[in-house]
Amino acid sequence: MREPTMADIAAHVGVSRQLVSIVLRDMPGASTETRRVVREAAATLGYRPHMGARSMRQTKSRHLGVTFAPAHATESDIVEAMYPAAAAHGYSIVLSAQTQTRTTVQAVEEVLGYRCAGIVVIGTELSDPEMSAVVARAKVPVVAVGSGGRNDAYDVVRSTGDVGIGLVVAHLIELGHRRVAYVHAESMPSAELRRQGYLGAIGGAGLEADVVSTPGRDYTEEAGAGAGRALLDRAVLPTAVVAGNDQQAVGVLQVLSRAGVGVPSEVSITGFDDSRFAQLSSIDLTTARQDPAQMGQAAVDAVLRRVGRPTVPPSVFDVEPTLVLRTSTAGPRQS
Amino acid sequence: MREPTMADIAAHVGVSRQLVSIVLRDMPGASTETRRVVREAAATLGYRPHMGARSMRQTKSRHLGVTFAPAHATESDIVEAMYPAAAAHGYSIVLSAQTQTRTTVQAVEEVLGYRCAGIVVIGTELSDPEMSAVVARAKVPVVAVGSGGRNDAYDVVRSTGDVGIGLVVAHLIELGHRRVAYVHAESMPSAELRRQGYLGAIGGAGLEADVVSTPGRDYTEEAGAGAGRALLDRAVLPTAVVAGNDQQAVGVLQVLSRAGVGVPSEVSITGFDDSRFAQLSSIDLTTARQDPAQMGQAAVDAVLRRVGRPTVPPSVFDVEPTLVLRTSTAGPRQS
DNA sequence: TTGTAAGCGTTATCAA
DNA sequence: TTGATAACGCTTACAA
Repeated sequence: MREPTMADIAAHVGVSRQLVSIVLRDMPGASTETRRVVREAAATLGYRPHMGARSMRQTKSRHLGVTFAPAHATESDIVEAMYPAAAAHGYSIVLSAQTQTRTTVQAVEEVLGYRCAGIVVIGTELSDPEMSAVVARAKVPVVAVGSGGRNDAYDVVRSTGDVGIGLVVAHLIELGHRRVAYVHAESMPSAELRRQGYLGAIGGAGLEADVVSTPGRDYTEEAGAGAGRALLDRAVLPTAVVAGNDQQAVGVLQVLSRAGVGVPSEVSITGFDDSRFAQLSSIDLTTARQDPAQMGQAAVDAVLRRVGRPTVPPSVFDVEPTLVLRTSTAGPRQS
Repeated sequence: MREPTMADIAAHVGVSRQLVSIVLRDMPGASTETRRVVREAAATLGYRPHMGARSMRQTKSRHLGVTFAPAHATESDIVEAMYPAAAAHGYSIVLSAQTQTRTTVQAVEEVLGYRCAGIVVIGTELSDPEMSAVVARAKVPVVAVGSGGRNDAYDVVRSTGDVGIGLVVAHLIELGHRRVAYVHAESMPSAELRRQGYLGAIGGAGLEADVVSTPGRDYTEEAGAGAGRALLDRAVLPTAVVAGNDQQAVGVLQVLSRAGVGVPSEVSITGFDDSRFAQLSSIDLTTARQDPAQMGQAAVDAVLRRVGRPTVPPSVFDVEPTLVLRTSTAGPRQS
């Protein structure tokens, strides 16, 4: 029992294959009656277009390749937002996961195998030169979502991490904090911009910077917990801790809470992302919100802007985070 | 600047296209020297196989279609586990997301368009007749992961929700609880089995069942919060609440905590899944753990067992949850 | 409005 | 070990 083809429909109806193709793609060149009959036959035979054959013959692809890490909830949210955004322009999406055993490069190579018109790489761990190397092989426009700076190889859609962290730090300073530490995830490309936002805001207020690095780890609770333990080893705690993302913040929060340090009574803690963790009322984290829907839409817009236009240079699209005030921050302890 | 094809490599090296194909697929029939030269040319030209052309010509597909909901973290974890499992058998994975604007049926149709050898549908909202209808159109083996019962249309890989909830209820009864409520998500197919596990365990202990339904909602914190409010409206609270999953449990937990009800001092709460929420030390939920890696592996095994063997009947593969004891449960309040 | 012919990049079959 | 030829299902250009 073979899958039915256009030829089967044509034979069934008594017209040529090409006419079936015209009808099924809604192209001009077939009578209303023919359309009706062909469509009916397609339905009764259970016809389904063969993507392989289609992509082979079509001059311009109508597919967008998207790579993402399923383990990262934020990236899944961005993916979800991209579906309607792409569909609005008549594009469909080919997904490829980057996992513990699959690098960004492998994921990109896979979608390239489907001859996508453009590629969106979400939250990669790749450095700029590595990304540029990937792009050179791609021959189609590439958009990096999450991190990166202006360059002439690929578009970047990012939230302005510096602005977001700046908002958070300004909020803490306004509350009266003077000793504000920052938890820095060295291995994450997007962390650098956030760190700069911290340094700028702290320096602008004439305060002393205090960066706690978590080398070799990344945006995880474990990294935050490590930073929390490092802070507890000190003679005196800062009055506020700015984490690079929500998960780190949760890790810091848990370590400090378990050690009997009151949050926010003794130490205020902030995150970045406004992930599901931050929204839990038992955590209720003050944070800088990134809107995944906005990022997804921006990514689709960015890649389609350059599809089929090799002369258009890549650009940077900034999405501004917004400050979300919750109960993990308060004025500094009186001591 | 066209993408290079096998013909380009053949011309570059001075051999036939077919030989290039043989070399690139590691098939017998080419000399060592030819292989070396062809591979080298492929690398320098930046050759990448054309999936469309390949899938059109190949008699047997080497692709597995997988549909999942990115919004559901557990499903993403299962997807992640499937990559290495599939790769071990030489299969690669074609992903398709079910989102708020994209049904399971659409997602399945899409992967079918890529002529996959088999399909894995993770955590669908489809009923059994709906799934059977999908399978009838598919013509390749289909595996449903998460819910479903024995049937002759598709395989089912599920965690034994009844066993898992049974473990949880038995634990509560052993702690001394006598009034144990259950939060039931009517709209989720997998919830029914869990409910039966509750009813069985409660009935077996000679206790009275107390099912709180959350009609029209599903496995969300909001559903749990609604159930929590319903409980608070009562004259007397149960001493333990068994939620259908972790997210519901978190919702119940938050509503009760905010109302000043101590957990676990006054009410014990349990979940199902052992998701990231359950593992947060501020939530620290007693729950029944489903191992996503095990589910993913089982799904791949199940679908490959029937690929190319139309006579093998579908089956049910049970993955047993395990009880994870944390601090959201304790003996009942003395009153 | 409809049909004809060609070809996309690959694999499969068979002959050299 | 290698090469010629056909075919997969579809789209495109053009002729009827």
